[in-house]
Amino acid sequence: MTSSIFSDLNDKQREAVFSPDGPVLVLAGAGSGKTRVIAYRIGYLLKEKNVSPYSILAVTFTNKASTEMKERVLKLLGKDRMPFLWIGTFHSICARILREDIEKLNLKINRHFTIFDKEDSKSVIKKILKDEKLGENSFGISEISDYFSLIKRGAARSFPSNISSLYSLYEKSLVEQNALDFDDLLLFTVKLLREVESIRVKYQQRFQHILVDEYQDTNDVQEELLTILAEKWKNLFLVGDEDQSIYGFRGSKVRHIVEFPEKYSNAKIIRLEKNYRSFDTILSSASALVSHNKERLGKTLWTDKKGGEKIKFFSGESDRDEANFVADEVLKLSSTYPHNKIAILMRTNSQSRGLEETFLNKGIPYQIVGGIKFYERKEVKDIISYLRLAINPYDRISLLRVINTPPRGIGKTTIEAIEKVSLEKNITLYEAIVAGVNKNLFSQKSSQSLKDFMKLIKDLQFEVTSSKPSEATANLIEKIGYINHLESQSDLKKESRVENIKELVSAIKEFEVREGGNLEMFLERQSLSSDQDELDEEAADSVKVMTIHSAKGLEFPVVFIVGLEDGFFPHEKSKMKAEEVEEERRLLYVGMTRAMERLYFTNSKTRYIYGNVVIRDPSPFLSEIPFKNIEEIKIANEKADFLKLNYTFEKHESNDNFLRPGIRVYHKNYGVGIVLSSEGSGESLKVTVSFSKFGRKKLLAKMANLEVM
DNA sequence: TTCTATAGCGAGAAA
DNA sequence: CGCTATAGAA
Repeated sequence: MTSSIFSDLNDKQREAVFSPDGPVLVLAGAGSGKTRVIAYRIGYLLKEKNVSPYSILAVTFTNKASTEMKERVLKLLGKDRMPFLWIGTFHSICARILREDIEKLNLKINRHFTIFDKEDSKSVIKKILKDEKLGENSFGISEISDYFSLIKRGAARSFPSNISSLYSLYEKSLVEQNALDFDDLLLFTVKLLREVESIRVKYQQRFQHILVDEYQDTNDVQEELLTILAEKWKNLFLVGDEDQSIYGFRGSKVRHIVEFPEKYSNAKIIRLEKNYRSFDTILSSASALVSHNKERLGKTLWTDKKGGEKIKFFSGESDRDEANFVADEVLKLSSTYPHNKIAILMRTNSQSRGLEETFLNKGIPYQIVGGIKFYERKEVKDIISYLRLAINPYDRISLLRVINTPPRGIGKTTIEAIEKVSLEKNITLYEAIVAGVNKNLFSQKSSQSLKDFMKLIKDLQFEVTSSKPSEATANLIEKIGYINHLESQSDLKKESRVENIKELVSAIKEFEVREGGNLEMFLERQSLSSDQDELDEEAADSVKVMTIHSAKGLEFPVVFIVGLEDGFFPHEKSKMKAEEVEEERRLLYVGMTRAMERLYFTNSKTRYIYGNVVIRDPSPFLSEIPFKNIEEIKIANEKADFLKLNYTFEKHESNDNFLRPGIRVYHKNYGVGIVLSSEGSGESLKVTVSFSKFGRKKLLAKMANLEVM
């Protein structure tokens, strides 16, 4: 019935790929070939069902995944029919729709809108707090920003009324700046489709087939978008795995998967349970772990790859000890596994610092993936802000960022004067600058600087349309003397900052050569780029260091999961809610299932946190993994006993009675507290202290330098 | 206006 | 411990 290109699929995969029209839900376990299933489904639709590429929409989770998907389909089909196929992330698809039609919403936002990232959004909020003189607000800026995101996702239960008044100011500010934040991209697209019939009909007609990867990480707004788009044809092909849902904090809901069959009564459901990635030891350990979750549909993954090595577990005395073990093990492995086959996965970005130091010391090349992204670096963002400004002159955040960077004599006083004029006359900052200069509202010196700055931006605006973006950017950097500016700083990182600036110009150049894109397209790509887009797979032979979130969808022959401690797995901030603990468990599951051949677990008994040594207990999740699958690694005369460590935890009466319960003590960072209990003795004496300002802490007496008061 | 020193605060994950 | 906001000097 079908051509041979589909012959390398298993029965279940074929069933999915060849499904008749209508809603299809593919419950695809880790490593079960789901990306391939989507690619082949597209191939099948195009080749066997003669569906036009113009009628297909495929949604992936990252840009990297969409590039890979395009390549796979390309291999199946050849080049000529590709240009019409829409493949992208939710955000990039929405941006594309909005760039075409947002003006139909009559919101005073035009198609040249800027996409604000989290940092930009926070700058807007900071500005509002300052203008409204709400500096003493009891909420942090991040907290407010998160509230706003909740509101936009329709998920804010209740929030303080003083915040709700800020929200409308925030919204107003974005509109005035012709800017959208990440949530707006989704929200405005839904709004556009809902409210403007002609556009809704246009896309509903067009997208006869919609395919979605990583469906378990879809939030309510994305779900609604899919519902609207698929309304006419109802050909939704969704692929997901509830056990890998790890973006609850971004609003994703496992519920969407569970409720899909109720929503579409004729939905076809297919399970892909054969895992092609990992050895059985790894797979069954991961399955055992996740089986402790209540909120799941349940799957039974299996593999042909029987056996395999046990998971190696190392427990260090300190975080440095842990990092040394990882580094030494990487070196030992290097005869069998090149560095780029190895990934170090962490719960939080801050854990990378210690690893970096150790790798640097031992001369192990590494690449940090994610964390502070290339485009989020201060110096890169400075230049990006100039470029944004050239495209969208209403973008105040960018204007304020660059108006005196590098310093050109436009200080705080002048900027405040400009803002005052802008506010009073209800005009843009530019108009305010012009008006102020004309009316001699600023000092002679400031006036001249402002005139020069205005000319600089005008020239740039012209240049980005008349010459190549990379050339315009290089010219700009030259003109403002940005390299000199960086080099004149007493900054330890100045060399890498200069490098980053050069890399930015190269990135723009590459974009214009490879994709023929203009500056506006580059900026959009840039603002929607994801962690994984920075992953440099083959180029450098380097160990990849990243969070588990960033590792989603990837696989590596060797995986180290570090910091398996209570407080990281589950994270301190998730411990209180059962559903969040389940998500933490899924997170570890995702981490484990990235491993193909070898898996390492490491943790440490003590760790520096804010520069203080803190005692750490092993992750409770460790005890949910079959003991027979774990091999404990001891080094030299270490006597860390896995069983004792995880299941009993010995308690001793204290013989160091100067720190006995009830004693008042002083700690240099935590202040005054009262000793509640102690365990161990001598070198390993640990005391639990209740600090009046910081709550209960367990400290290693040797390191804590407690003073008895 | 700009530069520098330091106090004070803080890091959960990310398009 | 590391970053950043801010105060104070130049």
